[in-house]
Amino acid sequence: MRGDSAARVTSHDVAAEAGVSQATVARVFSAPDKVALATRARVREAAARLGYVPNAIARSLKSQRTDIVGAVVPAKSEYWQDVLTALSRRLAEQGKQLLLFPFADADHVEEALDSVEQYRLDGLVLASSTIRPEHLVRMMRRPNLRAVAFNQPAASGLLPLVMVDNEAGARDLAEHVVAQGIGTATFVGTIASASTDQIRYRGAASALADHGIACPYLEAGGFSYDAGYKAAAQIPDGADRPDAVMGGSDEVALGLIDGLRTGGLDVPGDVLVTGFDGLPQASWAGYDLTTLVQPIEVLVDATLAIIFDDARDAAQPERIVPGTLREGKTTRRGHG
Amino acid sequence: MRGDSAARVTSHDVAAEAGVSQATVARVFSAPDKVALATRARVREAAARLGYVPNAIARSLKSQRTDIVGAVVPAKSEYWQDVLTALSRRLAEQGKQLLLFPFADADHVEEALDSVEQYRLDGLVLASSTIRPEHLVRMMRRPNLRAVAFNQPAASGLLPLVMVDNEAGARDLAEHVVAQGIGTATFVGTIASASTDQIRYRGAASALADHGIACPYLEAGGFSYDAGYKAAAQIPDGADRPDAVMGGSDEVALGLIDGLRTGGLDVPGDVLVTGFDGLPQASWAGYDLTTLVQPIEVLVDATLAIIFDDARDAAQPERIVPGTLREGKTTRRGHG
DNA sequence: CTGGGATGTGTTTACGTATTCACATCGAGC
DNA sequence: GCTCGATGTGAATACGTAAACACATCCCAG
Repeated sequence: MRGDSAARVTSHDVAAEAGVSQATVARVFSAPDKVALATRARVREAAARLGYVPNAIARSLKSQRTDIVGAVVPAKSEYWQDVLTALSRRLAEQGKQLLLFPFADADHVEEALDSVEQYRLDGLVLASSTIRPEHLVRMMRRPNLRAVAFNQPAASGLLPLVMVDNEAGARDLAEHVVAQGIGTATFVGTIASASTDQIRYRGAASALADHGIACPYLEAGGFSYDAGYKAAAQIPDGADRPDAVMGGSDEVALGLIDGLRTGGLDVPGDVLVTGFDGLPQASWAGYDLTTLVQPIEVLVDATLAIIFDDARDAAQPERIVPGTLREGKTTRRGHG
Repeated sequence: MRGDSAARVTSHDVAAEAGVSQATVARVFSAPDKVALATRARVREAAARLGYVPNAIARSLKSQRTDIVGAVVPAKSEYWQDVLTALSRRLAEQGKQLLLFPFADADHVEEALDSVEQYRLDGLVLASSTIRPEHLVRMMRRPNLRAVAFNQPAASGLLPLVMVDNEAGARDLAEHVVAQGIGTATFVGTIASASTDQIRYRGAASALADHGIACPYLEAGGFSYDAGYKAAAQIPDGADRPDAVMGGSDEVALGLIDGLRTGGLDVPGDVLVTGFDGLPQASWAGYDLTTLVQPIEVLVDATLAIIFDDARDAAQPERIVPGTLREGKTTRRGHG
């Protein structure tokens, strides 16, 4: 019930208090079974009395393990926030922590990686398809650092990779809208240069082509609601209006819905809309968006498995996990 | 253009390569002005040749500064995710990092704090009003650790505190709906035991009372959309239906809107709705929620100022920042 | 020409822990 | 009674850096 000791308490202090050596104190906190029960109790008691807390920094320096995983992610994004939430929760369960390296835009990735290298992290999650291959290469084969690319198709062959099956997911969504009887469609992508965007478009376009439906591409210019909202104005109206609009991400799709509705259209009455990701907001009753739900927990687990599994010499693993179609009312035609 | 060196490169290696002492190498990377220009260049060159990167762990051990700020936050929450985004961005600008200590529920705060103590953080942000006072006390006067309570009224007097003016904000919202000509109102809180919830209710109820309007309290039981959605069913309908429903947070308010609409009511036609926080989603055209926008950037800056300002002996600062009323269409009565 | 503040660099030590090595003790087996 | 393995503990060292201190050099004011 003290703990208010102003000065820093070290394992040496505890050792003195308990009448043992510093080595024994260290063992009590890192390998308790190597210490006799009686000694252990005495040390624990002394530690409590002094308010001793092991110093993780010193531990890391000596043991070459930080128990910290880093994540390089875009600063603003619903999707990534959800991923980070899941990731940090899982790590916390294992007594590990998450260190965040957010970047505002692709030009700032460089700085983030500079910081990353200074901390000797146990692992690194490289998120966002806006991280350029040159950056990925830089993180390859860093000694003692397991880097994993998360949902970033461009990393294939460079780094271990975990992602949802973007192409199959987009196909599923396309097949679904085709089944609703549409005759025309438009794909509103996020950022054309993003590898996920390209793959999703490819999946959707090829599935639609199988049914003889063309699928023009429109770029929203961002991953955000706002980008989707503005893009809605670009969608042709009148005779050229597509029967379905496929958003490159949920955020874009939600913006599209509101943009289309603001423009006087009915969703799904006049236009069907689909998304991609399975954000919580997509399930909100006001939208009830048809989307492809990413199994975030599975993806996160796969990522951590790669980072912490001892099979360090295994060939670059590549885990591609299927998503799940979520059927909402944005693709439910009112003719029922 | 190497950097692929398998072994760990230290400042000693660089020193040998450049023909200087380890101290000089260290100075080049931490206090360059103390090294002659020519030497500096030679060391930089050698470092680049060997792929040397300073070890932040060792640096921290020696300098007693980690350049890392921790944040203890609830694992799931839109609001806190927004705060963290702002926080980590600001920190990154200063070359500092954010270490996350998420907790699933109040019972797990203890474990999170255990982890916190091991890392010798430069500062700590204690977020969420569900952190109990006993936990706050524990973080008081930890040597070399500046802890700040963020939006957590209960911390008043215990820790430095930064928060939006919850009471005034709630009053503003109440005054606003009164001005729309309502005669009855209900407050749907998040979790009754949360200090922010109590203060917001107090502000709203007292302002309404000034106009002779009673304000029953209803507890949603959570901070989430789902909690709000379900709570909507509890709101009396028919003759007892309130003219306005004030949500304890934006997430709850958004759920309320959808819940009320699902129940066949029109918002704002039949019921006005307000929120609190100013989430991005509140501005989405599908909702356009009237809410109190928290100046998150200002709050974050104030928090970091307390952590990093040298006036360590100043009395417990208490920064209460006013929010801004955002007038959306959820309180715009259709009689115009 | 000399003394003294700048300036630049090397030597040394300390940060707090984990781990290796050595050593002492003890109980069991022949 | 002696050896051998197991068990528990202490002494010593290393992790990679920053900073205090000492020292050499140089330039300029007197």
